[in-house]
Amino acid sequence: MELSPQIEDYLKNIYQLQTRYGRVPTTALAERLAITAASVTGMVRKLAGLGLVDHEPYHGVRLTASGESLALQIVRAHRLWELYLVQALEVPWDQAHVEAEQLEHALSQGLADRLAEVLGHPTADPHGHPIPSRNGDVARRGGVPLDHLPAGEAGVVVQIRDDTPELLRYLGKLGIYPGEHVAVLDVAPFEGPLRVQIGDRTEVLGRRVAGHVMVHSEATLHERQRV
Amino acid sequence: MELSPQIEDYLKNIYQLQTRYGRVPTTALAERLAITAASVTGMVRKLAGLGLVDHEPYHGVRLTASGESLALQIVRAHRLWELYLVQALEVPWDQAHVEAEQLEHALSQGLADRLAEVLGHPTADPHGHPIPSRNGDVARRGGVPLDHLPAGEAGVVVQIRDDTPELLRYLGKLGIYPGEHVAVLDVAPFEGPLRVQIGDRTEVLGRRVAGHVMVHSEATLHERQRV
DNA sequence: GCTATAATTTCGATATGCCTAAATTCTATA
DNA sequence: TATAGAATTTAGGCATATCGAAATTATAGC
Ligand SMILES: [Mn+2]
Ligand SMILES: [Mn+2]
Ligand SMILES: [Mn+2]
Ligand SMILES: [Mn+2]
Repeated sequence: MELSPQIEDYLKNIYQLQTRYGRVPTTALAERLAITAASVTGMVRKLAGLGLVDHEPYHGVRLTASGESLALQIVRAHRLWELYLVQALEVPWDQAHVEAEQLEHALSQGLADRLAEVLGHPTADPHGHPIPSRNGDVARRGGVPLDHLPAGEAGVVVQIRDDTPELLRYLGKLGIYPGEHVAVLDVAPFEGPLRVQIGDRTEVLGRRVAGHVMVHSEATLHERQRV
Repeated sequence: MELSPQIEDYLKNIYQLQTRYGRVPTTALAERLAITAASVTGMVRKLAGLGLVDHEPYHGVRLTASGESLALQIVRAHRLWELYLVQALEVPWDQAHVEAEQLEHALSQGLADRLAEVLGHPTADPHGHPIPSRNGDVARRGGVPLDHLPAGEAGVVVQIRDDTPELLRYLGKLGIYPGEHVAVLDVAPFEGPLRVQIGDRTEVLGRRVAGHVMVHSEATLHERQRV
């Protein structure tokens, strides 16, 4: 099935919204794609006709099995490109996303497999997001926002939202990457900034910034017990 | 100026036809793009409106200065991708063209420069076609079809048409690449096949095949004097 | 020069994707 | 449970890029 770049973007974004929120409302999709809700309704009806989504009028969409499997191929293409750009072409990690946004629509199956091969069949992109396998398996990488960690708790960065280049550049300067250890030393009162230990340095992070950094808390089990 | 992939393809193909034949007739373009002449007329009028081509109704088009400079960027993107795919990703040289046909529309200026850089600012793609520089300089590489060489004459392969994968695969097996030395041992009568020396081997090439291989004859000067 | 044929353009349609404005449906709160 | 406001869809349009069929223009051979 040969899909237009537009349809590919719809599928990819429905996928990303539904894994977080279940059924995807028209307006959520519209906002994400920066088009009007009316346009989304039209396209979504078409996608339903193609059997790629299940559209319950007035109650949002969700991908069908075949829609999801196509969506995963786009996500795979996007993240393979991001990693390839960063690793092989030394593109700064904050620029990878925009470039991949175009390249994802120009990657054949064969070339995707080739990229995966030279990258050693990676499972995560430069921002820590999981790369689906060729047959559509995705690792759930989870994590909680860094600003949800109480003072005194430590963790490992697992993923970082990649849609704000300036923020990524800033985090890069601070040495905050997926895989790095961080510890929250203390949190200023009234939703204030966090003092964070990164390697041997101490940095102060604003709430906004910390919210973009997802970590695996080393105390996750204790947390769960308390709840 | 942000151009649609379609417009990019028009510009690229006008460029390639006009360097060989001057003003490009509507039908020539139509055949090359595999669309109808009526469609070409419409698009060409639009391109003229954008100041990218000069359209003399009933007498074909040619690129304006700005149209040509844009066309050269697409050609550059295409050929950089081809070379990169073959050299860095070890894609077979007969598959590079189709992949590049898509990727050429998804290459930012910055990434093009990066590709050029890691490739060492190359001047030719895997098939021997010149890669325009960032500011649009192109080397003329010329050459004559191998089947135009008289028996006894030798030459160096300069370029090979890249639009027929099977033919490229065949030539690859014979060891015929840009840069290789070939010598025409003899030519069978009545437009017959050529016996050709390649390295230490002798091969028999049909006319069709030989016509796709452009060579720099080592006797070009003598040829010119005779004419 | 005239005319048949080929090349090219014009005309009327179609498909895709998008928009604005108006109508409909849903839902939360009173 | 009625209803105001929000979410969503419907209706009518527009731009792009394509097509087939008909009309026009160019040109080569007489
Ligand atoms: Mn991304
Ligand atoms: Mn990413
Ligand atoms: Mn090519
Ligand atoms: Mn080539």
